[in-house]
Amino acid sequence: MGEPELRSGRLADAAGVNVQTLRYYERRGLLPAPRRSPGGHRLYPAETVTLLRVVKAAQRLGFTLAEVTDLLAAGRRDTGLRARARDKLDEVERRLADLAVVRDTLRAAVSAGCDDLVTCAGSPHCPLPFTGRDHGPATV
Amino acid sequence: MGEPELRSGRLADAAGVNVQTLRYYERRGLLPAPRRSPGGHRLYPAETVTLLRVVKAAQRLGFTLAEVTDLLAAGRRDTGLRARARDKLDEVERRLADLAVVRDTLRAAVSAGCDDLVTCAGSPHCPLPFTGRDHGPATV
DNA sequence: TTGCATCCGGTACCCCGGTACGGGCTTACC
DNA sequence: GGTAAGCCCGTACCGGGGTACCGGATGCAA
Repeated sequence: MGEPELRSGRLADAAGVNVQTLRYYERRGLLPAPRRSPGGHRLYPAETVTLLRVVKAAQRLGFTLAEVTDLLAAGRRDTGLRARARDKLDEVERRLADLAVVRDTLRAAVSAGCDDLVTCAGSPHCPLPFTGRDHGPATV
Repeated sequence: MGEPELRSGRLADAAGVNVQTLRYYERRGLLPAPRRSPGGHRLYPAETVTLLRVVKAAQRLGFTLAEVTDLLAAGRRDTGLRARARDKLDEVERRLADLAVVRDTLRAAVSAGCDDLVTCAGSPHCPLPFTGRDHGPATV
């Protein structure tokens, strides 16, 4: 029955993460400090693999480590994941829209045949958005 | 006729950039070292404003400063902008696709009502992508 | 019990794109 | 010719997300 405990190397392998990264996460308060062997080696409960996968999943969803930390802590106390996910969804949708503009612009640039940035910038047919409004902090 | 030359502050204002950033770009080889006044102040030709706008435009298109540097240097010699823009376009399209997945996942998470990450990760209805393949360096 | 893999902590370093600070010199204007 | 704004350079720092190296201690198996 006893869930086997893992030392850092095994955990890192299992989660597809660098051993250093585990210590880094622990320092950041993202991973709880695990039990130690008498000699001081970290002994992680097996479910930490899941926890790490959750972290990585959240990162892929565009959350920063700070946000993930927060999200996990929030989950341990009250709720709020859905609200945050909704916020993140808005953010992602904005990024999608921006990126679509970028894509269209690049397409235009490719088909317009500008072959030198600076020269092209001067001519009127140039599709590049030099006057670009800054929408938000340059996409993390 | 004489195009007026600008000192760093004016140029920075005109281009919507910090003065420090100008020096930073110069250090990085992104801006050519400008002429100097007898007292050592930088005197930029007026078209540097355009150059900076180009840089910012390229950044918005997803190019890193290193890539922009490259792009400008390439433009000065031979051509190749279009080819690079095509490559970047592919990249952007991949990112769009990834981000669309993220969006869908977030939507699913929101409507599935998982309210705690770790708990949710265990249950079978959880839509979060824990097994996610790593596609590329985590979105700049 | 010995030998080797693994892990420890601390510290330093990496990339990226800037930004801030401090002491001192120019420039511009009155 | 004074004064204030602007600029000089060097250096250090920010945030984000790690990675690398070190000498020494541990774990485990033969």
